[in-house]
Amino acid sequence: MATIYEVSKLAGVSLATVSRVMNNNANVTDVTRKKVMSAMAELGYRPNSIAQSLASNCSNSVGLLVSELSGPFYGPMMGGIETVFRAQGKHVIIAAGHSDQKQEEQAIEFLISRNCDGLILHVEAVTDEYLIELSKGKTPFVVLNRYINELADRCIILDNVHGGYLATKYVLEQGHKELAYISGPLWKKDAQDRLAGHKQALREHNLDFNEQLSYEGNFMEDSGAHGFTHLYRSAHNFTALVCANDEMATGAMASAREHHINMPSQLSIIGFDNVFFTRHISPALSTINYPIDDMGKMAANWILSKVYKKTTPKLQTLFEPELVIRQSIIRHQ
Amino acid sequence: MATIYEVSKLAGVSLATVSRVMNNNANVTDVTRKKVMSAMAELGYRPNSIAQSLASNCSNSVGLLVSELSGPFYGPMMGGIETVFRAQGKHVIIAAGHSDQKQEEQAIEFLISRNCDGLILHVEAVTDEYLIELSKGKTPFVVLNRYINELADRCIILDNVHGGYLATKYVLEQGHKELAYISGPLWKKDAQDRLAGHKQALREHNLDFNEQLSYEGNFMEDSGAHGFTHLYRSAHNFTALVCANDEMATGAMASAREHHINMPSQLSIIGFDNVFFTRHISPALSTINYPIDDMGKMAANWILSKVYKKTTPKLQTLFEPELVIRQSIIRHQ
DNA sequence: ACATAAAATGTAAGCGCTTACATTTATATC
DNA sequence: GATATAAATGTAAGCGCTTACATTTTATGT
Repeated sequence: MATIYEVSKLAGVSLATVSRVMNNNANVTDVTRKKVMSAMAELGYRPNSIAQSLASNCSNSVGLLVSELSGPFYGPMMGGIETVFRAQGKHVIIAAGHSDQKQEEQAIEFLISRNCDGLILHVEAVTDEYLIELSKGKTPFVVLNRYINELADRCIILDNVHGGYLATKYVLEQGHKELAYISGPLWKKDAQDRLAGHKQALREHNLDFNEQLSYEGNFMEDSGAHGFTHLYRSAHNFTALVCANDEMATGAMASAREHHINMPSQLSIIGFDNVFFTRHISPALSTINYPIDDMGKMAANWILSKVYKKTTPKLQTLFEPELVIRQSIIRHQ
Repeated sequence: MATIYEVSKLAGVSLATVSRVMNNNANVTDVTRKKVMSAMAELGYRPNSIAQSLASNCSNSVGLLVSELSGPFYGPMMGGIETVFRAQGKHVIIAAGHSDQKQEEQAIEFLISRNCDGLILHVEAVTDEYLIELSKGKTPFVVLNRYINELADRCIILDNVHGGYLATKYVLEQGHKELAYISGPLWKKDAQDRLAGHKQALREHNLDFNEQLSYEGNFMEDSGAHGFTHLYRSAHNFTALVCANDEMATGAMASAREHHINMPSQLSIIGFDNVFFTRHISPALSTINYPIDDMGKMAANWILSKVYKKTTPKLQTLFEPELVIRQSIIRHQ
């Protein structure tokens, strides 16, 4: 591999000049620039980015930590992020935390020791305190999908309360009066918020939230199935089921089907996230859209702006959910 | 950030010694090792991996190029790969090629200029010749899901012929005699192979492949829907539909439903890949399992073995598909 | 044409490590 | 205890760049 030195010799200029044309900042005559460029071309020169990083103290890489590399939620997020960065010549180093505190902390350590210029964190298990402490370090980071008061300006989140509200409001507007609810794990902020939105919608329709008609799941498919079974056993009389995410809605639907309940005629159901397979299941699941790809892009732009001082589209931290109407909810008279 | 120099001063030893304990290769007395270790701990020292890379000419990073970061197929693959690498302290730099020749080539360039020690390539648009040429360069790579004769030992593939055979054989064994087939784009090797397997199974059952009952799709959902409509219009008399992947099967099912065809009672259907949402759709889709996560892990192991000279589980390039029976195929008498 | 300021280029010192080689220290042999 | 040998440690060069500063060239004004 040719080095900058060989280029400079071939072009008959100094190292510094070659470096200058590479980073095309400084003032270089057109004629010398040409000379250098053609020398580069002739040698098939490619700058060694490691050396660049060491000398400039900037690795041009950003770390991305997600819970899982697979799954319907993270794919679009990563896609959005990669698109933004590659257009800017930054690369993304990826790690998975598996929703485990130890693993998440290790991954962050790993990414930092890899000299990432910035981090995009989608973490669930790590404590707020840890992140606040981390924010005092020298590696800037942005947090996706989690709100921490002290770090508010770097938390990119969805308005979950409003999303929860929209879902339930729609169900109520379709004439349902007896709603069951399967929540996420209530130690998670987003689960709390979605539930809060649900309650708010109920209140507006002068309905009370009924503990008997609710179940605390864990955002995974199985818990949706368990939740449905539990609710079905303890109280038959609900006509609609609101789930705090699509996975649990899917599980609930499977379970309902096992109980020979027809959907949507006997039971209406709504999810949350608008994960891509919601339109494949039948009946196609009505849900709340979570613009996770846009939020990923915004996170990338945040880094671009704060770390690399690039001008970017206006930064935004709060995103709005939207109702997606499909076939799983029908009018109840 | 503390440097190796400060550690060496605190520990009262030379740079080289500190380096030695870091790379714990050379012979260092236990007592000096202790001294160095505690100095490191005291300073909260973390090696600068960029400097390590420059000095050692090894970046400990491997490039991963996939078509898309999202989608049901790549997630598990990336997950498998990341798991293997992080356990070894290697990191993965990720890029997406979007099945576009230019973008794929650019991404490869990018990854190489990023000093990746090795590459895992899942490319579709780039030519065989390009890859053969690339193999003469100094960055080793392994190819996932694509077979190139000249590069046979570094192509990790599924036995698609056998997979196609298994799917059709199963359908035939269920008593179906009139099968329709929706293939992938036939310029792709895997699409050809799956079709070849299909034909082989037909032959064994003394049935002819009927051009009228086949349609060339493009592996995307829409083409499955178009395919079904086309087949349905031109020939009503098939009782089972074999699709070259799950996406197209899903599209075909949606289209069939629009034509008020009940599945599986009126039409049996089988897919290929065992993408995770196949069990969510109804009827749950019978399909052929594609162990893409294991294949990803194998690719990672290939790199570990060839590039980093680590001992790994035995390398394997050919993976076997397996029939996954669900509800979308019923017995035809 | 000459002094002066501005622009272009060159020089050389790092960035934080690894590693070949040199030197010192410990261990074994007689 | 002197010598040969092996083990531990130190010295210093260099990995391929960037960049402050020094120097040379060019443009500007009179």
